[in-house]
Amino acid sequence: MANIKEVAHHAGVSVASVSRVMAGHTGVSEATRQRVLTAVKALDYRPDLAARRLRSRRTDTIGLIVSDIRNPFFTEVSRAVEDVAYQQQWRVILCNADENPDKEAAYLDLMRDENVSGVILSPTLARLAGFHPADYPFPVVLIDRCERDTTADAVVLDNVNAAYRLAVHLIENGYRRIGCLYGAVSATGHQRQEGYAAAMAAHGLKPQAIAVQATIDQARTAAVNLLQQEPRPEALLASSGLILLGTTEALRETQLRFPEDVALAGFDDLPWTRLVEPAITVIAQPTDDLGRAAIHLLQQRIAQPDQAVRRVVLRGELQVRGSSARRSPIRTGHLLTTA
Amino acid sequence: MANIKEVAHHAGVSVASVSRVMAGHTGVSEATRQRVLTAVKALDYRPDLAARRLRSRRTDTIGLIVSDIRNPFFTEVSRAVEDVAYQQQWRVILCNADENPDKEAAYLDLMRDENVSGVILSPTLARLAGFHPADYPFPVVLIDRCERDTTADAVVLDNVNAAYRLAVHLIENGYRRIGCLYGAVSATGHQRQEGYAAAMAAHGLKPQAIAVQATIDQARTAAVNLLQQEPRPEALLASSGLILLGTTEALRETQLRFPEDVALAGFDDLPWTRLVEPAITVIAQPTDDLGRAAIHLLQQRIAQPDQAVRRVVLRGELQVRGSSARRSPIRTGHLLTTA
DNA sequence: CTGTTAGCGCCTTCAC
DNA sequence: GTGAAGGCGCTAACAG
Repeated sequence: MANIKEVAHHAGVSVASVSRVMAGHTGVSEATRQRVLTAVKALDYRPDLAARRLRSRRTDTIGLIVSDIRNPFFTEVSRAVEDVAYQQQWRVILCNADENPDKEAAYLDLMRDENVSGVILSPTLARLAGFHPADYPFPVVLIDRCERDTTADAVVLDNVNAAYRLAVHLIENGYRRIGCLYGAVSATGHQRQEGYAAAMAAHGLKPQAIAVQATIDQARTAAVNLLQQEPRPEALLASSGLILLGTTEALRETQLRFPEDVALAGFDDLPWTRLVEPAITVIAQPTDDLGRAAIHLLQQRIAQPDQAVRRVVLRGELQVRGSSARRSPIRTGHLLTTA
Repeated sequence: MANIKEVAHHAGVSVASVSRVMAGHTGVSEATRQRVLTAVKALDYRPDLAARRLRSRRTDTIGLIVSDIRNPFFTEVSRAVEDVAYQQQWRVILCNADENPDKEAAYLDLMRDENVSGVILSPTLARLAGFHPADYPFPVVLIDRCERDTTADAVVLDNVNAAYRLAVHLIENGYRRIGCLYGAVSATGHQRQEGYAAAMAAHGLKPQAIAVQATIDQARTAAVNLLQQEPRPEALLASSGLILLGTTEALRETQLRFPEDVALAGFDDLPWTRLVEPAITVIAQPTDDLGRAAIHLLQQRIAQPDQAVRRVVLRGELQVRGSSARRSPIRTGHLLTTA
């Protein structure tokens, strides 16, 4: 591979001119520009990124650390981030913490080694043990999961409110004993449980919330347990797509039908929720907007490190479907009326 | 951040010694080693990767270009690749071609700029227009999709055979008019269609294969069309998880039940295939093994660039479920017998 | 507008 | 076993 020196030689100019042309700087005569471009083409020259990064001390690379890449929610977000980044000539290093705080910490270290310009992170834990964004030499934007008092830019769903609306929807459709399965460790899980509990309290109902690990299998096991209790819950609310999937598996396993035996509602509008019969009532999350907002926030923070901390809160959309149909379907015409 | 010079100064040794210790070279006295390590810890020194890469001309980075990150199949594979890579201190740059050949080409270029050690690629097209692995300065391992005559290392499913077995299963369960929806552009789609056609031919049946774009929406539309033809197919075979999902949506849309009205079978053993009722018969793909095999192949190729081209063929596993139950359920006891 | 030059931080001969 | 020095390819002053 040709280097900048050879290109300069070939074009009959100095390396500085080549560098300037490659960087798109102004203040280069059109004549030189053309000679350089011709030489670049002739030699198939591509600037060496390692050298450029060493010299400029910039990587134009961001780290994206998601807590679980197999969770379709994060897949969608990753895609959005990646899409925007590459369009702007940025690189993305994707890391999957697998809901493991140690892995997460290791990746944050790695990001420091890589000298990334910034990191988008969905923390595995609610309270990040010893993690302070300020400890790292790069800005961090949190996504999806974030305590209210975090001092970092963040893009999150209105978790409490969304869960509140979802619970109220079930209550208004005639359900009273509503159980909630929520992610035990993430801030998101806690906030959604909170919204659920608030809705129950507001209607004088006793909440029954079970903390589970956010995996399909753990959720299924917990749901089966819950469903075998007496009296059985009349409805279940799941705080994430994976938990909802596990809960639905539990209903199959226990041969219970929804909504006749137990109503069902949850988070994440994934394709499969419309495939089961009846389809499942969910809060749809704007994954695309979330990803876009995160990278924009990060880029602005990189450009202006000292601007005020910002927090973007996106609204989840309630999608009412058959799994939460009125308990006593007196007026079916109202089945699709949102609460 | 401290650099190697400061560490050397702090430890009272030369930069060469620090470099040697950091690289784990032998031929350094224990005394020097300890002094260096102490200084490293004291200054929280971390070698600058850009400098190291510039100097050593190695990046210890691989590119992973998947054709569609939203396809759970690729998500799983990515996770496996990433897992193995990071354990061995390699970096992974994940790129999502979004089934767009232009994006794929752009990413391959990018990989060259990044000077990656190698690339794992699932090509978007069956016949890579103008793509020759030899054109790139790094080795390429193909995954999932690959023509038989490709001159690159590859890890693929036994697509023809798997589709053959799936079709035979349907035939043996009494279905005759079996339609096939297969991915139009990928080698995988073609190969699976081929296996299906062979099975049909072997049983004296007329194949009816429809090429579709490998997205949920396109598959649904095509399936609805197919289902409205007269006579209606008795069974449908979908060549990928996304196509299977779209096909299932089509059955919902047209109010047809499976297997009573139309039997159903496809590829990819995703959680949702067990949630719908009845569950769907599929070929399960060993995604984890596929990812692991790919990165191992790549690492061996990097270590020995001139070894013979290798091709790992993995076997898909037929999971028989209710969606393809015998047409005339005479002996229900045989429902779970694989063909 | 253009060229010369001094490093960015590290690895790696080559002497000692 | 250790240190001195050159250079990987590029950018950014600075001088002209």
